[in-house]
Amino acid sequence: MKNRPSQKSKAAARKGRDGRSSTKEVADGKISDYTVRRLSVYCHTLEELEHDGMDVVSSARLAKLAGTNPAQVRKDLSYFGNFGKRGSGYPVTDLKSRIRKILGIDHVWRVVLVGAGNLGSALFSYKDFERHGFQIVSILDTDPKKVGTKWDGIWVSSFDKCNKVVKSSGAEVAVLVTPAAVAQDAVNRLVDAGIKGILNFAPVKLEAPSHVQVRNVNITIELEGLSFSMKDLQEE
Amino acid sequence: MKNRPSQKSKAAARKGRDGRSSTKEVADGKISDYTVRRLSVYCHTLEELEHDGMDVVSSARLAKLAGTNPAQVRKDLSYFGNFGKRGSGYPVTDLKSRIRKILGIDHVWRVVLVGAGNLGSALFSYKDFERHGFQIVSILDTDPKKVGTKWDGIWVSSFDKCNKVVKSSGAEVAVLVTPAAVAQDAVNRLVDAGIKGILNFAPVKLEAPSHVQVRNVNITIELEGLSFSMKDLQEE
DNA sequence: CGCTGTGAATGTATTCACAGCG
DNA sequence: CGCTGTGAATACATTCACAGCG
Repeated sequence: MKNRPSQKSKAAARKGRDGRSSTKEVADGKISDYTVRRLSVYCHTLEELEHDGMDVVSSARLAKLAGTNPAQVRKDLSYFGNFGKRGSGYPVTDLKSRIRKILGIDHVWRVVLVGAGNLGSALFSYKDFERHGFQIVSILDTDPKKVGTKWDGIWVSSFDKCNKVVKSSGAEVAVLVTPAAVAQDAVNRLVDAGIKGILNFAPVKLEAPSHVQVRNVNITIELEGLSFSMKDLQEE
Repeated sequence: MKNRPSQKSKAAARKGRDGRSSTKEVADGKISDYTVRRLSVYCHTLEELEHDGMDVVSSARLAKLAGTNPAQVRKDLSYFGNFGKRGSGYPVTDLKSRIRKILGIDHVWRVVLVGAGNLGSALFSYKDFERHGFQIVSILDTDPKKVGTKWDGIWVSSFDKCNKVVKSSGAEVAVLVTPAAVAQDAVNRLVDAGIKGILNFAPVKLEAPSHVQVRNVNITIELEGLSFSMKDLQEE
């Protein structure tokens, strides 16, 4: 939640690679996390529209499918450039690529999976990641029974070799699915090894230097939020 | 994200169960999702403080541990009552119970796990839920190879028997971990069976009647958000 | 005093409404 | 015309700052 401090974005050097500097593709100000999340949703929606053979989509239609409203769609997109055509709408395939570029998923991120337990195994076999630009290139665990086994062509390495494995596999992102008690330790080692971003599933607040991005997923918090809204409703 | 429409809360019938109507425990206005998420974090923090033998905590200390600021802590809590003592702070154990009550986790929610695949199995064995008031009481899947097996004492039942299983197990909440293609179908059946809340891991926008709460967890969106902030940083 | 509880002030996000282009 | 792009208006969330109680 309180991932806002990381949201600096600093009006990144924007002179345009060429002379014209026409479409920006990088926002001039700070972009909120809300906007970024919606961009993800637009991207997935556009993939479906593309699959259905649609060429063009209006903000109204995209909003409907993505679960928001037309003004929000136009505003979100306008932070990054003028992608639409007045009178008709947005070109589906083009907009999708532009959003992928904005999100930074126009290239593959190499991912190290840290923790080969139940959840790690589930995430590993969740092939949707790969389709979206995240490729698991190495797996680390401390359990000697797991180390040395091979998952779909990828060796599970000992966490002791963290530094070596991260560097040789070229991983930039870590998906952290260790027990809470060892999570901070693992983070320290991953940071030393040069990891640039961490998706954390352990239910602890992690400390990391500001050049390393951390994002948390906490399923218990989601369930508790659901509980609150259910309780809420029952009392009306 | 756009789970806001469900956030009505309607100044719930607040006359006080008894005459005095002293501490509210239910807010008079709408409570934002942000506040609810922070309450979860406070709750987890308080559990740790309690475990460490702390009796009382100030908003400053709680804020530090929970990753926010003192004014936010006081404001969040003040929506629901006056739980603190001026000059000293908040009583740890008492505040924890009150927050649990606010979140609706002062009693056990019975959960049906829908989908016995990899992720389902990971969530099943994630014992943290149980500690936080969510007990898996039944498991459904369509795969004949899984149906009829027993997980730690709980039978995996055929999804065909959804209605019967949900009712006989008394499940009120569903954790949905089916493939995206069948998720909406499953939701329809679950709603018919009387489910009141759904935690959805399938990457699709689900339709459900307004008396059924739906909350989404989409790991791809989290990774894409991480990608955005990493890209962002590299360009500075 | 110290720390809570809370109106008032500020900062952000969303929505409106319309000018302007294809 | 229809739909985008965007300043201006509104709604919402956070932070300030201080009165008031233990």
